[in-house]
Amino acid sequence: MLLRVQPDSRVPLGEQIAACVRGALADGTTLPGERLPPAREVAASLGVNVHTVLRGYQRLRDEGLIELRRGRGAVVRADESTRGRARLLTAARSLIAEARGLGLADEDVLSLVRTALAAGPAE
Amino acid sequence: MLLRVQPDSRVPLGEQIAACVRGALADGTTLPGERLPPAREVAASLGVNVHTVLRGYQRLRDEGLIELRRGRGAVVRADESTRGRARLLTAARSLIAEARGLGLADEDVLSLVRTALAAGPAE
DNA sequence: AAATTGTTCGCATTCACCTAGAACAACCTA
DNA sequence: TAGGTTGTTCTAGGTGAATGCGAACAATTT
Repeated sequence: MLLRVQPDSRVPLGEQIAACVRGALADGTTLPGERLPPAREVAASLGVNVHTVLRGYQRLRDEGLIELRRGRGAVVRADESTRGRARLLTAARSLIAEARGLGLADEDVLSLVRTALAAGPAE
Repeated sequence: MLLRVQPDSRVPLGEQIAACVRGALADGTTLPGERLPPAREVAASLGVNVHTVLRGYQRLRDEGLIELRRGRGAVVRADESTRGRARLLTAARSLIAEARGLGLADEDVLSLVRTALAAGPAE
């Protein structure tokens, strides 16, 4: 399980950690039943506070993706993986179809996405 | 032009206002050449500070959707592609939000779009 | 000229996020 | 049972973005 973090990002660190796990879940890197590394370990590895990691874990628990239990750690629960990625790809194809319908070239689509990316998180 | 805002949302007020305009532009409620209500007026109407409204307007200007000029106000760009561009920006932001929720970095989003572009026509 | 409207200052306040340390409770293993 | 592991809870403080507030300013319209 590869956990990366960008301290200068506008996205909260806890959310970034949660997003990493979601991603690993989405692409099959992490499977149901698998155990996430202990929060203290992740914290030391990322140079981040334990509470921050746990906040990310608790967020995943609230989303129903993992279970948290004292002494046992964080265990992946549901199988949300392929569905999320499928949603994402569908959204991407829809975006592209709409762009082509407006006569935009591929480069135009990419630069549009770049613009929206630079604008920051919408929610 | 209907502008609504949810003060308790985590989404910044300025961004909420910008999103309202994008939506109105996307669904044809607001047309190119049309003038947005003055910032002071919107501020009073929503119970929000003028600067907050202007921050939303300036964001739209940065996205190329409107023009801002002193004394004249905020005008939707007469460019024919403005409306489509608003739709695309909305779709792109939705895609990006979903991608971030799955833990994808900016570069990942771009390469995803590149992949989908290379995949050819959607239908 | 006067009113309108966006622009740019500076400053204060609020709040989410992060860090830090400590004690505690549930769980596992030897 | 004893001890280590791991999440939970508590208090406390620091930082930065978002927002509010007031004022002066510049371009445009009427």
